[in-house]
Amino acid sequence: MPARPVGQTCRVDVLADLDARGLIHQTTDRRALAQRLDNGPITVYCGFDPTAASLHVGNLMGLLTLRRLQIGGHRPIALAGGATGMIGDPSGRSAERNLLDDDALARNLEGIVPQLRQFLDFDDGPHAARLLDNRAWTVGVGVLDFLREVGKHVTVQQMVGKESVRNRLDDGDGLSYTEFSYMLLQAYDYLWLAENVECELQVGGSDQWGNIVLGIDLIRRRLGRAAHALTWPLLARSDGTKYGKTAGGETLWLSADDMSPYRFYQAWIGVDDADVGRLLAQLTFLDLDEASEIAAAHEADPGRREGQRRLAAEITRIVHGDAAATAAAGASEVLFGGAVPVRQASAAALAFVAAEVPSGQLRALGTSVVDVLVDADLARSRSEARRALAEGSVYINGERTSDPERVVDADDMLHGRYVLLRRGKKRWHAATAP
RNA sequence: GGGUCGGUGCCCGAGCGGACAAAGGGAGCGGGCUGUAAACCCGUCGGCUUCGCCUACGGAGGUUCGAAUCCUCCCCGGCCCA
Repeated sequence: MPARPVGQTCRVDVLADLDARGLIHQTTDRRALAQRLDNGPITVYCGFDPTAASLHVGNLMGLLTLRRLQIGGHRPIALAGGATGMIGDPSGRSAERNLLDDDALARNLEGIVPQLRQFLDFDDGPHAARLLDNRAWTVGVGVLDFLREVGKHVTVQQMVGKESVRNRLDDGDGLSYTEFSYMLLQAYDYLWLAENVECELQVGGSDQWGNIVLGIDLIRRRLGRAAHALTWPLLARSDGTKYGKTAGGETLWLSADDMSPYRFYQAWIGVDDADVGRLLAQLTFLDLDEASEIAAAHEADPGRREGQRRLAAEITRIVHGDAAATAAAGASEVLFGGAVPVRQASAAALAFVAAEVPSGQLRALGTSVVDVLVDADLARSRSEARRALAEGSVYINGERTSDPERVVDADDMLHGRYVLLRRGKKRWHAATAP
């Protein structure tokens, strides 16, 4: 759900905007690129390999960048890597990937394609986005033709020089010939797109630079044309660790099936103060002025967490839509706002919360807390549940409970229907009456 | 292929016949402080029918009242030689 009305475009200096948002890591000749962008609509692509059944925040950067370019009057192509996904990109990886089998690949593609559609405007018009799958122009190509038409134009020198390959070789992990060839396929994609749909710009994360540039070289040799590259810095925390994961190392999936909007929202609520300003600029469609205003206000009084709230609201809205974002924020308010004790929450508020938070059905009234905690996935074993109780980290309907003999029964069911369990500061579970 | 050193709980790493579910650190999980933060302090960190029992120290056997610790064979990794 694009934050801006679909179809709307405006002529702004996209490049300057991207730069100001901290979204440019490297570009090919900046002046030439700026000039080309200024000259009129350009076709730009970004690739997404179906490595999983859902995209994650790492991919969001690409989608948002394409969208920003589209808003800026250009034509985006979201490229699903039906072919490249069969090979596996060694970039940024220390170990060889496992090949995906056909079924997994098909499933992943099925999951990803609708997500790719969601962020761009595909309606007719001069700036309409396109969704392509590189399998379309790759399956039919024979090895011999490929070697003659692509391989011949790339030297091993060039390939071995790439950082992604270097890293693998130096680490001693090595890499297979298959993964080594990945960059050729990506270069071929760019060539194909340049030749057949006049694509002139490829964007990607900074780890894609080498692959993109190889494509540019190939295009120059085969077509005698110039092509451009633009990369953004990989999403990282202020402490340098990779983003795209929660503090616990959980991947931030874009699909609601893999990560509920509530959890997604919560992940952004937990962002470091130091990262708020940058993320507002990089991951939302807020005007830069507004983003920096929010960031400044946040810095003045970080305790209010206004920055995190706004960031979470915006990103959740972009990914899951208005309704889901509002619901996630609302549920968070009930659980963490502290305005109303859980026990006194209205039936409506509880129903609302229960819909957002992980939930399940109580196996029976009179079940011991220990079992309830395990069933609710708030403890991995009964031992852990007992420990949690002893540590004083378990709350039933907001009241700390430490008695392992305690049972959950009818008296605990708020409005006759729910019991709200909490483990630690922020793990909640709503259990419904059996 | 020969030699040698080693494989310990989520990770690193002590232990080298009983006092060992196994030191110490890290991660994780909690509690306190706080802002659903950072830092810091504290606790916890195999499982269970939890004052006790079961399963665990690469695998399989064996010695012993008793083994992570000793022996045999096997598997895997580092280094050296070929």
